[in-house]
Amino acid sequence: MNKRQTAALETKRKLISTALELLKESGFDAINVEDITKKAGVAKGTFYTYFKRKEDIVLDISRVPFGEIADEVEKMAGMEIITKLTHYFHRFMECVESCGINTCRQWTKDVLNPNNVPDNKDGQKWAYDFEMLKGILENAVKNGELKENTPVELLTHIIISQLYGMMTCWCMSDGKFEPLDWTNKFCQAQLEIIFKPYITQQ
Amino acid sequence: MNKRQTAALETKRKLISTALELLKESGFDAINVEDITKKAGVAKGTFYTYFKRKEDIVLDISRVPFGEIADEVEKMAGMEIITKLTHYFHRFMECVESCGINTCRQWTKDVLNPNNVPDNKDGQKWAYDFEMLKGILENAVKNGELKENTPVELLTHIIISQLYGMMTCWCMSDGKFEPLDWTNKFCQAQLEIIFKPYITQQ
Amino acid sequence: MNKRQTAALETKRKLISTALELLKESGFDAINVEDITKKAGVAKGTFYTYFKRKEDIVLDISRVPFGEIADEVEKMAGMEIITKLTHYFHRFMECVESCGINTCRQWTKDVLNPNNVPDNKDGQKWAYDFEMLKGILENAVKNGELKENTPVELLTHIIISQLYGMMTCWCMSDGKFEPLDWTNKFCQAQLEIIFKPYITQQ
Amino acid sequence: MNKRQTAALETKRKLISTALELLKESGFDAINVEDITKKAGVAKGTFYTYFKRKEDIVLDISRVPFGEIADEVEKMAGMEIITKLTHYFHRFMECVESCGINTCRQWTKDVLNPNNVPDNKDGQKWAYDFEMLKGILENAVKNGELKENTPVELLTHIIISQLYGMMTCWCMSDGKFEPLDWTNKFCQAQLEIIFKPYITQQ
DNA sequence: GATGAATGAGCATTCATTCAT
DNA sequence: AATGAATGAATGCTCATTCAT
Repeated sequence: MNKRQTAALETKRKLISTALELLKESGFDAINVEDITKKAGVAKGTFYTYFKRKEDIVLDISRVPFGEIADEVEKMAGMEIITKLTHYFHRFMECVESCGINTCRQWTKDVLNPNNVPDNKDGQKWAYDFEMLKGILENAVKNGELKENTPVELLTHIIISQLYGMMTCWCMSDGKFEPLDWTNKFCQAQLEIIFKPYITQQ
Repeated sequence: MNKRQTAALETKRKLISTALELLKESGFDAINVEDITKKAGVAKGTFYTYFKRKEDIVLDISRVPFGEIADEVEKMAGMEIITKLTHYFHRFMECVESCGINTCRQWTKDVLNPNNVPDNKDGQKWAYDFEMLKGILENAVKNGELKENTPVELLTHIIISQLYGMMTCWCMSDGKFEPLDWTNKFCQAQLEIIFKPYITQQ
Repeated sequence: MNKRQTAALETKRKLISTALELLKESGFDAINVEDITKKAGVAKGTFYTYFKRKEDIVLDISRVPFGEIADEVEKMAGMEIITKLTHYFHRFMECVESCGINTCRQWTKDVLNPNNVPDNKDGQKWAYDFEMLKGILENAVKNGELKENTPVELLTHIIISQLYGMMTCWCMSDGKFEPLDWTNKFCQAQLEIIFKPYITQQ
Repeated sequence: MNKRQTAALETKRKLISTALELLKESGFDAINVEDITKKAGVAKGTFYTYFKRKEDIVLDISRVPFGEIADEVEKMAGMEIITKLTHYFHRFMECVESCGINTCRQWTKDVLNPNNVPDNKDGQKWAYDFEMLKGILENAVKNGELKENTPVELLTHIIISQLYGMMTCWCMSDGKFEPLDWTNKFCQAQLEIIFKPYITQQ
């Protein structure tokens, strides 16, 4: 990577982090491209060197924190399933909170709305989160920690819904409902109850 | 109520039902006030006789179907708590689906975003749904169906999150995740597990 | 005048005084007909029973206070010309101030702008004020107080300009220039100088 | 200044001169931004590259002609005070007339109305004109042409009022009162009378 | 790669005025 | 005389996007 490429990458990073900062303060619709570029210290046109459309930056915003989770999941290999999930949920919600309520609102909306984003791949974020969680459960079955007859698909759907529901309650209660807090409560109170029927006695 | 008042009410109703129709077809941002009024057969300005801002019509759209649930809950007095909740969730999600995926997306967004809606009362829809469900559980405690030590608040939060999560998965998977279907599966598979510890042996 | 006529007159008066109140607070463009009628406690349509166009109310607003001056001028018959003018100017500017800076701004603008007011009679207010002052000076010539060769027309123009200029300075300085105060100073310092060449030695 | 910057400046100039042309024909409210841009041969949005709000162009319109006066005043250094003032008033009113009656109306109104123009600096035009005239008189005192005890502040206020009054009579008489003409008459007939008490016998 | 002037479609909202009741 | 629902023209302003430099 030569100097120019490094500078370009740095410009892109600067744009993404600036956009995230602004998104935390106000809604996506309330931000315009000029706000982002001005704060990032580049010209308006530069934005379009890196992003085809204004919305394209939103997925990139969440890619960084959520990318870290994937790495961590690998390292959790030896943990018990409940601990693993508790950790995953906790980290997931930390990322959600770090992205801010407005970014969260945006996920549900336009970014994933195929009417607005022509080349959207069927709700990328949803599919990504779903597969990640499903993988964790499937591994547990393979490892013999969960019974063969565990309804992986069903549990994945229910748990993903739960997580997304926490996010949505946060958005709809306008911040009153604190998702990380309630996620932890959910893990403590419910996770064992839900998984008990499927955990093998080792 | 005289003739003029009746006509006015009818105009408002027409606007709401027309807006719902259009909202089912496309996103809220893709609809403009003129679309609504033209289809409703009134002048553009008439919209503003009934709604202060464009967004104001969204909450009114859902008020009718959700209003019906409240009535039904009363009639479910004699049912067992699991049956009652199953019925409530089923009806809730029917209403959600009947409002369409775009209306659902809008709930998470501007309507409840206080930056956009100055006189928004702390996420009306969330508070309304929360209280409705909490009331059902509290009644069950009073009736002796659920134990005194049932963590009503916790369960209400968890279940509301679950419902909202179904909605959100629907939006984020762009319709692939069918919320009514998965709600029913959730009720069948999980409700008993979740409530078992708190149901009294009568 | 029967009861109905009295009530109608009262309604009109109420509208005028309410409009004046509102005009003192904000500019004419910032007020709408509904503001006036709502505050006056009548329906929007009622406004149009008394005024053909929104602007029509502005001239009526000033008609009452300025009407009083005309009456007073008659009573000043015996005074010396300088005293008379000083009194007239003082009263004139009192009326101007009582109408408020925004009403004053409006006089210069739309009300007298024939593009906006089709049946405007060539600047009614200007003509009215001009004739009033000219009459005072002509009388003084008739009475022998001012010489026959007094350039009545010229002096009238100059003095009217002075008065209107005080108004305009008020508007353009956004209230910093106090017209009544400066009018008084003008009378004390300049009136005698201006009229000295034309006053007869009696 | 490179080519692009030159082109940009030219665009701004074109907008200002076009706006002035249109303002001479009709009132400010009767003109819309599209009228200006269409006639200037640029896109609607380009207007907003140079002016934040529609009204902002009005002050710029008068900046050019009045700017010239400032330069001329310097060159009048050697003249007698009466000649100097006569010249100044003449040029002032020429500028006023060249800006047109509608621009003149607008000065009294929105441009200087702080309700409409948030960053208005206390009636810029008034302050600017006032300081210019005061400077002329102060210089005359310094030069010994006017006595030390000349009430500079008072005379400045009175004369500025007179000039503004001429403008206002023009507006309120809807063009019947010709300001340049009457300004000249005022200078011939009154200026000597007003200043006589303060001019030193050299 | 970076710039920033130019574009122009797009739209919510206002509000004076009308008129059937 | 009073009402107030309905009207619909009118427009300032935004802003994503382009492209010549």
